[in-house]
Amino acid sequence: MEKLTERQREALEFVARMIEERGYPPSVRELCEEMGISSTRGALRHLEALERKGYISRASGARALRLEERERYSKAYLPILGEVPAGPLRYVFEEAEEWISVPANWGKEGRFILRVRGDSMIGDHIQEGDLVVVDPQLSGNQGEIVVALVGEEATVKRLYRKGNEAELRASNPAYPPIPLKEGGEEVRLLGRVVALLREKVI
Amino acid sequence: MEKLTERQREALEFVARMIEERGYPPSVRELCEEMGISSTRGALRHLEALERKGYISRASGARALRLEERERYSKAYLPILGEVPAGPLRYVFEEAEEWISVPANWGKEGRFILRVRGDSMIGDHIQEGDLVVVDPQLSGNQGEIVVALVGEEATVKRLYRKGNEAELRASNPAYPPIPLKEGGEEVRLLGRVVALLREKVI
DNA sequence: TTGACAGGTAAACATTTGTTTACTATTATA
DNA sequence: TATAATAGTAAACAAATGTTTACCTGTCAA
Repeated sequence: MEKLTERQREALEFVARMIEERGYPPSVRELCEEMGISSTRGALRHLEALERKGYISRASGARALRLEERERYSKAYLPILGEVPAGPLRYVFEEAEEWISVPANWGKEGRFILRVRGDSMIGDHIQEGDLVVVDPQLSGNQGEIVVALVGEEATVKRLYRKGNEAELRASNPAYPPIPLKEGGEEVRLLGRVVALLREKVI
Repeated sequence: MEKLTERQREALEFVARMIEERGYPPSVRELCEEMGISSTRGALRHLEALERKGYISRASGARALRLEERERYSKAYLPILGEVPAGPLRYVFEEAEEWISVPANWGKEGRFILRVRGDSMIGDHIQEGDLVVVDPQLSGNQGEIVVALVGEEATVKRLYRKGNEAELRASNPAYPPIPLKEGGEEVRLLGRVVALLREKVI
């Protein structure tokens, strides 16, 4: 895809923002005002360039603009992480293969989704295959359901504290608690489970 | 939500389709042509009605139409029914007060969402407050989790058949099975539970 | 140095588009 | 039956909008 100049990118972002937030595209004169251009000719040139380079398509008529590469990101989309995020959480999103739409108010900055493996949290009615929405947090409160990286594996557990000590407890008694910040394996808290999706109820 | 007349619904569907497929809203005259109306006044009346009833919002300017939030991405929005649908399921949608976005592939025609009350399906890890997505069906297969109207109350249960007889079973042994099509209360099948949302994991 | 290109100003123009006025017919409803 | 709401026709009008012409200013690579 042919590269855009800085001004052209500004124009594209404005068009995309208006469609996303307002629901319909801007007029040429609205684009003028946004970009501080006094003549419609200047703004029209940007639209022509965007069309020529394949970023938008235009038809005759008012506001007849359409984004070609539909990058209308919705805040209600979250990534499903196939691999457990090993590096900094910042790069999680670029590696995500699958995205899923969720109720709009679930979609906060930085959140992601993990698929639950195993039945260690069956006591809290979180079963194998469920998708849990994770809100990234470096620490957790007493009793919260969290996602932690134990060794190289992500696991969903409840967090319990006792003085300076803390541990992760399954709600299935078949699994032993995992001590936090103790001599054992390295444990890193990824975040808190805030919601859940079950794709197939059988 | 106030009901639409048939013509108003036609108009709304055209507006939504143009935004969805073409990327920007239709002009009044395009709406005229679509609906076979010779005067712009006639089409404008429909838009005014849609705005008054809260289905769209309008601003000054060409094609300045926007679908209200619940109408956007219509395929991925489902209504949460506060009251149990007593009448024909067809009218369920116009009475719904609350709508929620769901993963796009969950949003099939006619589906709706019910909030689970009680713990009768706790054995299947469906707990109080969970939102179940219901696919309307008049009959169900052996062992499926269904929603049925027992008397005036909607209930989530598993459907079991034995020859000509059938019954609804809770997965919590504390609840007795409910016979279907027997001398007891009238039971009507609303549909099958296909997915689940848990808004708050505590 | 020159030419291509992005970016811009200014003004006029053509068209689309929304809005309004006035009047008629149909349908649902109290 | 009376009344309101809905639906429509026709025509004119005002505003918004896209398009075009003509000319200017930089930047950058051949």
